Amino acid sequence: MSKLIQPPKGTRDFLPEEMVLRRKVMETIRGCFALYGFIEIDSPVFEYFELLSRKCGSEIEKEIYVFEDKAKRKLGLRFEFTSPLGRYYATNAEKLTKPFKRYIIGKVYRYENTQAGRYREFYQADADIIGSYSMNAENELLDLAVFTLEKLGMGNYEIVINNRKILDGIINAAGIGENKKDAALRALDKTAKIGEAGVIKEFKENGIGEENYRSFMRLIDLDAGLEDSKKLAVLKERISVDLKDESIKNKTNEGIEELSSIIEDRRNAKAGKDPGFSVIKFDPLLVRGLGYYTGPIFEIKSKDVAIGSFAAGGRYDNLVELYGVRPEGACGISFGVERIIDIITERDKDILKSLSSPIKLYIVYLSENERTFALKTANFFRIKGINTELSVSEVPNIGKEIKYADRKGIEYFAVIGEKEASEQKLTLKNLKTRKEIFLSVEEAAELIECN
RNA sequence: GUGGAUGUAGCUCAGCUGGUAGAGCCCCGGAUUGUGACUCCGGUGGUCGCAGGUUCAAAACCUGUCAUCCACCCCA
Repeated sequence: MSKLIQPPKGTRDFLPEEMVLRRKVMETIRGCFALYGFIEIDSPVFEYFELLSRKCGSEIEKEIYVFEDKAKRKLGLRFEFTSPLGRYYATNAEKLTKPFKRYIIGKVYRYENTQAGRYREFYQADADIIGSYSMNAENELLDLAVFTLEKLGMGNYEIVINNRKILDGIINAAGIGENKKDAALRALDKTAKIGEAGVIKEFKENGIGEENYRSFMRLIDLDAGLEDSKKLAVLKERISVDLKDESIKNKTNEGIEELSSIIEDRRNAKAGKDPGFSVIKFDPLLVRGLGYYTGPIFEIKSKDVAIGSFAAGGRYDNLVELYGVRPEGACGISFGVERIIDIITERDKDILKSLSSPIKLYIVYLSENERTFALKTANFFRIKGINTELSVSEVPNIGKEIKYADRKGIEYFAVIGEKEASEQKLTLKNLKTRKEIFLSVEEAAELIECN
């Protein structure tokens, strides 16, 4: 394909049949957000670069699309919704009712190399709560996630949780200094990928000793057979022995309490047939973006399709004060719409074909003599709320029109010829069953509506 | 930003040690002027990703570049 007619790297065109699924997924998410009492907002696709880059690491900063406007303002495309949310909240705090529960679905941009499930322009759907320090907020988000994923038919997935406070405590107990913390966490996060030797190597490259790694691992070496709540209890005991600094110890215990409370809540939710409990898992090696998280963090991954996590989030209690307003507890969850769509498509390769067209009826009339009746008929269906396409062919050819309608996935096909017009009726054909009947316009509407 | 693989028709792909491009599917027209399939007949469609270079001659060889995929990095 020539360069000019190819969409820019990492961006894509969507065909009409793909849009049906995309719309369905986004509407499902939107509906679930609303069911949980979140309200929709919108904010600009671009913000001042300085605002976007404020709390993200240098790695992320490289991924921001930057540009200058004609007045030389330095702007950037949003790469996620959290810092724009902080800005939005600070700007409008006086007008918002708190706790502020909002959602936003929109495109975000990241300048990074493309891969399967990784694009430069993609949709994210975020739900956040600002104004609560309680774990009830986390629980609401996780409940929302479980509910939404069921609705979407995501198959098997796993919610992995951890807590930044716990990580900080263990890092400290393992003798890793504050200045080496980020490097250590980044390496530890990769354990599953690069293995023990790999992590130790990375530790050394960053001037952290193997013994630090060993003591970190000793602290989180928990019997895999234990329930998460028991694991946390064991961890708490070890921390109380190994941590000398009282304030860090308290912080860490706080983190442990928080996770225990979340797990407990999920267990209780299970009574209401919530599958979330069985899929939630404490993982002391989960790290996530080092930017602004301050408490519980979580990540949701498919167990059916290897594509990285498709949703993630956590608590970021010190976000809004960055923008000069009174501190508020806050946490949020973000769904990767494209990844969700990729997983759905991967699990059911025929899904695009099985989704029906938003257009329900196709009308063809055979000559100008029938045009008036055809127009009236189309209008009748449209008033009834039935999406109707009226043929615009110059020379009507039923065979061709049927093929056209069928290819577009339209289920009903109405023919208006001399006979139909004179009797003010329709020949209505169901393109799936291939059966056709002669009936009145009202009867046809009823038939289509109850289908 | 780093490393690897790939790039030929709308799609899936063939194309030998260099000799100037093919198949299947799709699409269009007809057999069939009020009915989708099948069949048959006919037809459209390619600056071989792009730009240079080597050569009498390049889809093929060399260099660069762009894109896709994979692995890093990082992440939805």
